[in-house]
Amino acid sequence: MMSMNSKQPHFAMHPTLPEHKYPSLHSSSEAIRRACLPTPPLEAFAERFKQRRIKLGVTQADVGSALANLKIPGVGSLSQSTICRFESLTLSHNNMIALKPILQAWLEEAEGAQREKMNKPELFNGGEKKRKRTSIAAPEKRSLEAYFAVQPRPSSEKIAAIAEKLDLKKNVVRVWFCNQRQKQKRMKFSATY
DNA sequence: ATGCATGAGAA
DNA sequence: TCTCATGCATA
Repeated sequence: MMSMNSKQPHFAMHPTLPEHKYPSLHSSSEAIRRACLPTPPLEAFAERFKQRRIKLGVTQADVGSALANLKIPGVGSLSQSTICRFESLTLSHNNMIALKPILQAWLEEAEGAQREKMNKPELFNGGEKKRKRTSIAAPEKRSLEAYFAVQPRPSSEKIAAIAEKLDLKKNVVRVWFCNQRQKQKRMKFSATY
């Protein structure tokens, strides 16, 4: 049939970077690169992946667990979170590059097996050990964001001071800053504003 | 879909 | 200690 999906300007540039170790003195070139990057075919793949996945009637969680059946050395199952983030491009560029071939392999495998397969639901139980998630209130979050704006990498002492002012555990504050930095490195931001 | 968290590995 | 890939819990 014909494809009615043609909305890709596609500048054919290779998205591959020499996989820099990791910058101990990194500049803000990452932000600049992100802002200038044309449109690597990665975005198109992620979108098509999602469409085809849905067409197969498979959930993000299903994909994650199904990866283990591919028996690819060094590749086990992944969570719903990760599949979701891949589809929405909210992973780091390198992470996207690494996951793409794996998900592509699964997709082709699943589309091929679809015509002769059925489902094999696996329900598991055992239930215990519920981890609890800290919830930082809005006012505190706003303060943290303000601190982050002026100093994304506060010293241990500074973190302790912030923690005390906001009445939060030091570790909670430390992790918050780590996660905040990580978010800045995603391919796409939530951009909810 | 996303917030907070963990753990392995680098520096 | 930090980064980075990843996930449980939850909105």
